[in-house]
Amino acid sequence: MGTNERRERERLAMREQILDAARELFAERGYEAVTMREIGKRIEYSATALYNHFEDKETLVRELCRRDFRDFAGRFLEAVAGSKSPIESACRAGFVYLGFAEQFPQHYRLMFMTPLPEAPPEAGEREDPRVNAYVFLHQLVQQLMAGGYLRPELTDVDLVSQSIWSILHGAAALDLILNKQEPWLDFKPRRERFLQALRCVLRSHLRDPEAAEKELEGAASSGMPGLVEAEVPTKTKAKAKKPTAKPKPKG
Amino acid sequence: MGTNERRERERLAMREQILDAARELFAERGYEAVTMREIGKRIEYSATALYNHFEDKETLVRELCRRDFRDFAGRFLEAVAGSKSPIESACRAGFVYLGFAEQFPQHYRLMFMTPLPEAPPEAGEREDPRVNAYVFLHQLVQQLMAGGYLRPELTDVDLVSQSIWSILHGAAALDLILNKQEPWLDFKPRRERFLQALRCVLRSHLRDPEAAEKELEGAASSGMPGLVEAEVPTKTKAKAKKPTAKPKPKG
DNA sequence: TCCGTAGGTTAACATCGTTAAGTGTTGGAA
DNA sequence: TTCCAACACTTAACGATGTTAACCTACGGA
Repeated sequence: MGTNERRERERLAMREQILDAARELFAERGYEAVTMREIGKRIEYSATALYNHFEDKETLVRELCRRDFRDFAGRFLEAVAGSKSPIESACRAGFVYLGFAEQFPQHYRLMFMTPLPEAPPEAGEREDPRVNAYVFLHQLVQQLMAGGYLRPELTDVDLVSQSIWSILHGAAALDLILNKQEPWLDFKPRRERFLQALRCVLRSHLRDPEAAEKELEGAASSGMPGLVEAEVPTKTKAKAKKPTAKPKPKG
Repeated sequence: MGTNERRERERLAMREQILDAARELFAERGYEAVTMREIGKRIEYSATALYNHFEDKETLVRELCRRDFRDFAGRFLEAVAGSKSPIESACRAGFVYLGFAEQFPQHYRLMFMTPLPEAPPEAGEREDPRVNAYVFLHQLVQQLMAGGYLRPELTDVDLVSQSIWSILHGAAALDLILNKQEPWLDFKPRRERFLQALRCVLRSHLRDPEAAEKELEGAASSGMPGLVEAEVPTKTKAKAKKPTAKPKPKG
């Protein structure tokens, strides 16, 4: 009979519940501040029940990051679908990157600013742009280079990719470093700084930055696409509100 | 008699000892991983003795950051002394920033990547470039703007300062995010990426980037000034090796 | 009918930051 | 000289943390 299958399904569902609860809590207060007991309480289990599904707290957050990296990568492909030039793709991708950091700052912090061991994508997935956002960026840079859009002395695809990434990350991270208004510093509005960061990317890498910047300004004035959704990113959207009934939680 | 003065001196020395021990330990393993008991043990005191000198762990690390921010700011003024143009100053300052991040990565992490509450400089010091590195940067940007070196549409000193800072921070931080060699990613050597980041700063902000880049390449090929010292930054250099004899540690 | 296993529980451990209470030294007043 | 209050430290202890051990219990298969 299908009992084994059902059990496996329940096990998977439990994993999802744990991950979703952890994601919400981490997004609220950050990795260190959230306790295993809290995660358990949120889904009405004891803290130790989590250890049936994850080796320890670090493994749990690693798995969480792995999934959110996938989700992150997926956003880019979605965003550039139907764009008319690599330049337009680049602008859209930039908005997606910074928009993600703006919408989910704690997640961005968890994924890109926490000293955790990186959760590198698994073997088969390493070269799939739907899974690894760096691969997406790498391919985009390749397109730009092949199309002759880049400055002629820029010949190293990885160096350019990493240069672009670091500019975007800098803009995103500065926001999290200086989140609260410091009185001694006239901290410019986020959108203004983000736009400036994108201008820097274009200006410092493109052969003809002026044209691209026009495109950027146009996209920006129409509201910065890529900044749409409002809740914590989650892969398991279906059973959102009511957690699935647990199998006899208390004997 | 001078007993009060002596006591005050001893108290100050104890504070320095604690801060130095904490700095070394934080630099080795990061803020969260270091315990108060370890800091105490390192200077042969009990953990609770630290609470006579600092309210709690967070206050301790805040004071540490406050001092290291001062030290950090001081490096810039030192580096640009005697430079012949604002452009040269900018290049040197860029090397100092990235050099600091390269030499003291854990300190950079502590100062710029840890969610701690910022330790903003004290009232009287906020506008002194010897104390606040942002003020130094701000003044440098002002010089560049006044000298007509910046692109004409760049009129907001703070926006430009923050744009430059975020590019440098991005380069420095990417290094700490991806410290270990990821097999799925051809991570370019640090120097190469740092140089590229500085090129981006120049290209995207200067009216005549070509000339400045020549200056940059020259400075870079002569070994990137600003990357000289080798140990953890510390303000109390005198009594380095032997800790001052403690007043009767055990009765 | 019985048993092993899967998946949960509570109790307990070591360690963390931190507080309370106790101890010994010391400079100055009586 | 004697006493006391302040100081700088100690040990003991508290509550909270991540994690492990021991136990429980439902249930599918022999």
